[in-house]
Amino acid sequence: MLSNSAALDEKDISFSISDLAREFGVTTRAIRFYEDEGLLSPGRSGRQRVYTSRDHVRLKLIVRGKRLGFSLSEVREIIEMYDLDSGESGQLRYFLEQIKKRREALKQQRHDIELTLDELDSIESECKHRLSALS
Amino acid sequence: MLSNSAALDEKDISFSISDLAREFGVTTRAIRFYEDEGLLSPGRSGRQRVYTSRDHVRLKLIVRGKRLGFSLSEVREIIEMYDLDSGESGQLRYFLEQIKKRREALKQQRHDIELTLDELDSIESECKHRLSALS
DNA sequence: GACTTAATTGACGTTTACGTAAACGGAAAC
DNA sequence: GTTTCCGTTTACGTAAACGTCAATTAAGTC
Repeated sequence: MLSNSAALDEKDISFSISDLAREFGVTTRAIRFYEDEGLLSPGRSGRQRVYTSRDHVRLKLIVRGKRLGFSLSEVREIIEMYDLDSGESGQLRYFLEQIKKRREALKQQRHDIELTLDELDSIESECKHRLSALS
Repeated sequence: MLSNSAALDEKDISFSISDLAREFGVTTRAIRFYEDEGLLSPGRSGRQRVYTSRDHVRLKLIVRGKRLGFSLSEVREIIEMYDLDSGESGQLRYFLEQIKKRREALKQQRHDIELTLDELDSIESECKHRLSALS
């Protein structure tokens, strides 16, 4: 079964702390900090941290969340949505609520971005207009 | 001249600090802080601050920028783009550079938002699927 | 096996963006 | 005329998110 062995392979990928730091453009200090905050949970080989592909995914979510201006605790909430370990219906309904709120916030952000992009456009053309008037 | 008098009217609108606080959902403390940081520059009537429509616009930019996760100094940079007081060509070229960078960053953010929204969609449907399996 | 290099741990420092408390000033309501 | 409400000023406090530094250790390299 090819796909199965490929899946196994993927699970077996591991990363050092500097691998991750390089790939995502964050410092090792930050990565350890995220661990302190419970966002990452690497294994150990001796004293050295060994990160799995699960950590890799989580770190990707962290940096993306940061780019969107989310705090680490907001990022934590988002990450927790990805681990749907609970099958209880109350929990599931709660999650659906959270998802709804996140989506609304993200759409607000997207709207803010559109507004800002439009304004940048008009500032830019004003700028270019003045430039051409100078020559 | 109707349009002219309308323009004059607009310029004459003024706001108290609590007007602005209510409208934008920020504290008066925050508004004074923005003034300390040079982002707002209200007039005075005795000791009391009087905000013009210019301050109103700026505060709108500030809260929008905050929603997008920008720091106050980033917001300052954006605001400065709006006051094109300099007509020098070097300055104008510099502004065009800044505008380009901002636009790239905003587009990256928008992309991050699309990714996250898509993922929320699939988490949601997984969630709903499990819910229906419970009943 | 000395040297260098990468990683860890712990502790303290720093910046940003306000919050909070105290003490005071005017003005409006009763 | 005093209570009440805004607003102001000054100053100290604080939470978040790391940075920085020092001491230690482990792992390769020559």
